Amino acid sequence: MPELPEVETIRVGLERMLKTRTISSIDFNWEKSFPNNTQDVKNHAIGAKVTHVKRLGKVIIIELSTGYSFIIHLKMTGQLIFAPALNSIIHNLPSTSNDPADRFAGGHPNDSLINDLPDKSTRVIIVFTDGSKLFFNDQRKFGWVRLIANTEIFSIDFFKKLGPDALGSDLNGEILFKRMQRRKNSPVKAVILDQTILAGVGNIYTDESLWGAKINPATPVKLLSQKQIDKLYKEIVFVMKLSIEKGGSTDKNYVDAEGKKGSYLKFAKVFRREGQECPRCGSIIEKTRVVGRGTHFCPSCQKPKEIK
DNA sequence: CACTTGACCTGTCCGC
DNA sequence: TGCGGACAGGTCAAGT
Repeated sequence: MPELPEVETIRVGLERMLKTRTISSIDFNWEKSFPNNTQDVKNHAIGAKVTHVKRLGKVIIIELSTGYSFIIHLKMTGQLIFAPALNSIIHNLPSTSNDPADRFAGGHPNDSLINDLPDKSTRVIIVFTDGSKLFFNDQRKFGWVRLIANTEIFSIDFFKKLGPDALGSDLNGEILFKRMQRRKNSPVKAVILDQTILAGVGNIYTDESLWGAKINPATPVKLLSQKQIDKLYKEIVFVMKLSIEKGGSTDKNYVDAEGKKGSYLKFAKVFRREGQECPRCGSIIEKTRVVGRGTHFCPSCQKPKEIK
């Protein structure tokens, strides 16, 4: 569920909350959620300061002063929630410092959520020296956190094969068209979801951008022109930026680093709107399955293209 | 290599 | 009310 806009929203929050904090300990209770051993943690994370928080596609990268980084993939249900030190909540005092956590003085916007942490879906807890904590929650255990040397990040298969970021300045319609030709027989939806072609777009924004470009999700790539891909690329950028503005999409699980939900789905044109009218032409939006995914489209303005 | 399917998981919802 | 099954969808491994 977290796609590029959700991950970017989390990244911005973490950058503000974590920068310059120092790690004092790490707890985890599910091996696959954090495969590193205690020696790695002791040598490369404990005592380290957070220097930057970056993003590549759907992955969060928390860089440390030791030259190592936490690489975090939220997959379907992962959450990264920052909980300020207890005393910044209890002391109901006006803020005098520059610590962003102090804006929670007098009550965090989502106290109830934060106060309930850790809960049964908490997999990893990163504790900072001031008592604040970062919780990695993941109901379905698909996501993971790994501690890895910056010099080795691109030796991981996932990053080696990752395509250009959907919002990266190194991408344009022409490059996207060329990359997509590698899978010319596949439905366009499958190819947009393929992170090795283009990084960051998931199910929600694929449906939304295909609607914007008036392309049927099942259309084989080989039937699409450069002009259509130019339009599709523009739509991808448009829906991603709009969603970042709205704080992302909250279906069930997603919250940002401060526990807040996103509102993009209120603005969605087709996603989860089967049975409703298409905002462009008034036809009834349908839901089908394409490459095993729930797929929403307007049968009238996204007509299937005939193979001639 | 291109492409498809099943596995990884848990919570929720639907029909009986 | 309980119970089985389908579904949610990001990625990898294994299949054709």
